[in-house]
Amino acid sequence: MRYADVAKAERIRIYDVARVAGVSVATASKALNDTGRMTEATRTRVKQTATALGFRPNAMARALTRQRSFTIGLLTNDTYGRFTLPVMAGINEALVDQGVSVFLCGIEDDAALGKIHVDAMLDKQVDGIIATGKRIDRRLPVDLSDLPVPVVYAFTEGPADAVTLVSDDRQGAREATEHLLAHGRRRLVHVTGPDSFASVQNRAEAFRASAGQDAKVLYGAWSEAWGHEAVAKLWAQLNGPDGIFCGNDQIARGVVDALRERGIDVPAEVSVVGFDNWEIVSAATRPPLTTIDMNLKELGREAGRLILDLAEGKPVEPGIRTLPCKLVLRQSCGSDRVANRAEEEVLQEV
Amino acid sequence: MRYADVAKAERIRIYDVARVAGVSVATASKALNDTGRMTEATRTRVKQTATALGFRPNAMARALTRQRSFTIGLLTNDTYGRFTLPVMAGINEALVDQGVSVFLCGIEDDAALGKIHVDAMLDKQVDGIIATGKRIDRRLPVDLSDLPVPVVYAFTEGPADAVTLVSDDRQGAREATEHLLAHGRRRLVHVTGPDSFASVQNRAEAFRASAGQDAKVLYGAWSEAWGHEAVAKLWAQLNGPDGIFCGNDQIARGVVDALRERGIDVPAEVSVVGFDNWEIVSAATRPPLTTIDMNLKELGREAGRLILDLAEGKPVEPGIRTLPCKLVLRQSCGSDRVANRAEEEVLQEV
DNA sequence: GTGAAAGCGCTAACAT
DNA sequence: ATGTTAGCGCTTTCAC
Repeated sequence: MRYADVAKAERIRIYDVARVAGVSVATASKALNDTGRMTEATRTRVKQTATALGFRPNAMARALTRQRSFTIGLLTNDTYGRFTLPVMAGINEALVDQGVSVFLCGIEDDAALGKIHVDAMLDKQVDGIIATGKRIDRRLPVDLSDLPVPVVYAFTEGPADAVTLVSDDRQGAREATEHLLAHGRRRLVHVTGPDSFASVQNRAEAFRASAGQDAKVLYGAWSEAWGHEAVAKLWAQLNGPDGIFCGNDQIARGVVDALRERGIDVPAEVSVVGFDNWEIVSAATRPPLTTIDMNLKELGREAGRLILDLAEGKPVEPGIRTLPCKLVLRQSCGSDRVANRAEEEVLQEV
Repeated sequence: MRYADVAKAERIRIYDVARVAGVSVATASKALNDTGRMTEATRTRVKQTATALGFRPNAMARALTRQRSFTIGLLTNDTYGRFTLPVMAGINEALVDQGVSVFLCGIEDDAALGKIHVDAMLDKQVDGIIATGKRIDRRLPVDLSDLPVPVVYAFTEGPADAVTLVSDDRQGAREATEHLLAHGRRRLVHVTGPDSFASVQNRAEAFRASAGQDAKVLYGAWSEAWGHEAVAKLWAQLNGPDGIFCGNDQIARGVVDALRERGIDVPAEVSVVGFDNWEIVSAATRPPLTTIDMNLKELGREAGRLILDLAEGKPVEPGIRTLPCKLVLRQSCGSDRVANRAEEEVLQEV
């Protein structure tokens, strides 16, 4: 049977359920939605017939009357890369149980495309929009204020009075630095990305707060190449560092590779901590990187919950919600024994 | 103004347009959809009023009558990673102009979750479903046959009579191998993934067809570590290869790194070609990898077009459509001059 | 050329 | 406790 035939032949409506169960559509509707009042017997009978007939309500029709589509839009300019992926996974996790589906729209950095997608979402009556991106201190190229639906910003900048979710760069950097200190490292350096990034500045500040205000911070690109270059710079002087906290895993991998090429043992002589926990790089590094995970999936989950609350009209306090990062132990810092001890110490300080 | 107020206050319906334009809703509808017959003047007037009022049709209501939601579902078990990303981008590109939105559903390898998502899509009246995955020779854990909507399989296995899109592993492997040959490499080896993958077998076959039936093929894991190991194996014998075609970029990166560690120059002494063109690894390799791109985005675009045709009831020939890969030149094979010449030769052979 | 009216499938007052 | 009825916002015959 072709799908067209199936479509015509088999889709059964609440009308059918009502008829078979011997009630009116109104009663059927109430029975199935657990609203209204009726004998338990009727309700059960209707539900059973519905199941027996394989009834699935038409979400469009329902949305039309209820003014709620059980659909949300996810807007991102990170063309589904490093950051959006885990965020999306979290959102889906939070929403699937509620029967909410997600429209995904990648808009690059194209304002026109952004507007098209937002309009399309609005036309499709989304209950809310989650905006996400690749940079915590940049806005998407679309104006999402004054929309007729609620908006949650996750890992992208939003207006001051919006509901915004970000990961805690400072706390992440602090954990990384203290992990290094817990390993007995004292000559610490932070090799990170361009200082035009707010994340870079925040992490650098937190690093200095733990490592000492005179601890060195090297700014560069977010690349392995910069990791190599930084090592070259660092070891041009007499006394190289014994602990390096890197702004992302790519830099960290570059650092580790460069160190190995110089015959410097990681983690025996130098400990290295990365940032991002991007498996493809952190796990492939030799030795695998101990790094900071931004808990993006949890951030997505939280965004999902919030947009749901908002959509249901529940009150949600506006403002910036900061979610903690967590340290992921691998082998670039030293023995597990030490590492575990270090983690305990960190925990005690919280 | 809160979004709730905006929602109530500002959403204007076709009824409003009709009233302001001084026509009936029926005429308004026809005017806006370019159907029916009326004076050009009326049509224009209605359209202008619509624009002036900022009218946006309610997609739900429209879907209800037209039995077409302008929505499709994208199902994937590649939790939005390496393969799904570009495919998705292509799909979106093909569909956004048509006003079609995409529900993204990641189902891991969980059959129950898969069913939940498929049901949700069906409830939401999707016009079609595109199934995609991380492996060309494996099925998603859900049965998509006998659905009331059309299905297109892209980069995942489907039933024999389905519309399926795959990339051309053989042709890709052939291009890689001939590129190596064009560089004068004659002692070729193929270092690839587990031979349980159909892709691995097809590529290996194509490699042998070009490199000679006795050319060596080494099977292993899809990892950098395996690349290292393979080099160790290869150089344990006297005469190492001078051209290595790798099954993916991660293996290739491992190979290139291992070669460098042995003091073997890439590309001066050995040329290496990867597979996948996964930027994060191919561009970060030193030297950057010449590799095969599976054109996943184009594959997505094609999937989008096909599902659209199907949704519109246009006839689409079932069967497997094989899309060509393309060689991406970087620096792991030799000079651009040679590389370009090589590409010309390849082109001539097509 | 234009409009009245009947739905699409469902929900929610309001009757009974 | 159950049913009748009036929509949700739009498209589409079918009259006029």
